[in-house]
Amino acid sequence: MINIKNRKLIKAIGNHIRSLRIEKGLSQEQLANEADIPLSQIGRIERGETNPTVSTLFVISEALGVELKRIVDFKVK
Amino acid sequence: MINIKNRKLIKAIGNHIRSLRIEKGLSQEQLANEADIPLSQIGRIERGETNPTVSTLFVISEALGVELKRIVDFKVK
DNA sequence: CAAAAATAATGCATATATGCGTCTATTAAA
DNA sequence: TTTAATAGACGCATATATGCATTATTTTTG
Repeated sequence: MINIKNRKLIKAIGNHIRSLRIEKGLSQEQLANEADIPLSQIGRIERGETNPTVSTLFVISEALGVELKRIVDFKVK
Repeated sequence: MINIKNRKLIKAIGNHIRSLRIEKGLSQEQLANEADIPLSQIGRIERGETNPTVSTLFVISEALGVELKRIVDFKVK
């Protein structure tokens, strides 16, 4: 979480999740309900403020209807 | 971490990381050094005892020379 | 077999992800 | 502008991932 590379990583994941959510036409609240995690957690993840655990990413991926690997499918520079 | 599905997820990730590590001919200690994380953490992850953060998976993926998405590329039943 | 290497297991401290609630800010709709 | 919906931003408590050290166990190797 402290180094630049990982910050970029979690920022990228957050942005990616946000895109996917909007693409699916879901509000943060709807996604939070579907994934059964707090709304505030969705927000923190999308903003790249937290370094999510794989199980959190997994329930989000399920709620978004995409495979987990899609959530982390991008290049980190 | 508490429910069955997520236990299966982290078990699967652990097994997958172990396979990739052995495939690359690395010991846990070598992987730990490459990824710059404690040996004990590698062990816990491979055994599925901990729900790793995405940044931890990322440094492991780098150390293994595979893309992050490959680490989570499997079906969870 | 014995010795060495690798892995597992454990204890403990610390950092932080999560969960929950509340409030504010922003945006969109009317 | 007012209202409603959405997102952002907090504070705080708790659970747990991580980091580090050490010992035990298992596996490999000679």
